[in-house]
Amino acid sequence: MTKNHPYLDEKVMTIKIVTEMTGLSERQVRYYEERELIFPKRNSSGTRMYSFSDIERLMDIAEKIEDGVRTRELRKDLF
Amino acid sequence: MTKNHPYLDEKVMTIKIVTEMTGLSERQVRYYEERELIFPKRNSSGTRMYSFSDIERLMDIAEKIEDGVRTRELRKDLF
DNA sequence: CGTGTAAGGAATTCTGACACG
DNA sequence: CGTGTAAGGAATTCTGACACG
Repeated sequence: MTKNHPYLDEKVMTIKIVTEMTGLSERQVRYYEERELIFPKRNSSGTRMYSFSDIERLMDIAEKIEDGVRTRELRKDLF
Repeated sequence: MTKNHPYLDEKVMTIKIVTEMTGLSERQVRYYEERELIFPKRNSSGTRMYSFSDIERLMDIAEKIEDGVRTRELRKDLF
């Protein structure tokens, strides 16, 4: 799954475009970060910046959550 | 030069990240659009959204301008 | 636990214009 | 011609909190 993709990991999107692309709410996106499931960067002003990888990961997370999986469990799977 | 690249043409970045990635000023980026050299999309609020392709094109434009080429000439080369 | 919302402040973006040349 | 800037408004993002459960 590790594609050799130049722009995939560049953190260039603000949360708004992320919610539009994933269909999730800002609240959900920030919460998944709080649960350490995604790791956006912060620009000089503190605004969260996301990559296309983050978008993909968010959609994956959302699907799992819908299936009843808890964030704690998803966090574990990172290791 | 037409790479088969999934995220290359997605208009997902605001002008701020564009200026950071290209080193250009907002004024320059907007002016090149006025001269019809780049074509960002607008989100529902009117904010300009750019793609990685736009970033590459902007750097190319900037280089030409520095070399003394006029925007009028660059515009012509699009056809 | 996961998500919605109101609250207030800080940072972003936009347009049209004046400036220099 | 190409770019800087001040001006004012509109939209964005952030945090911490209360709510439900």
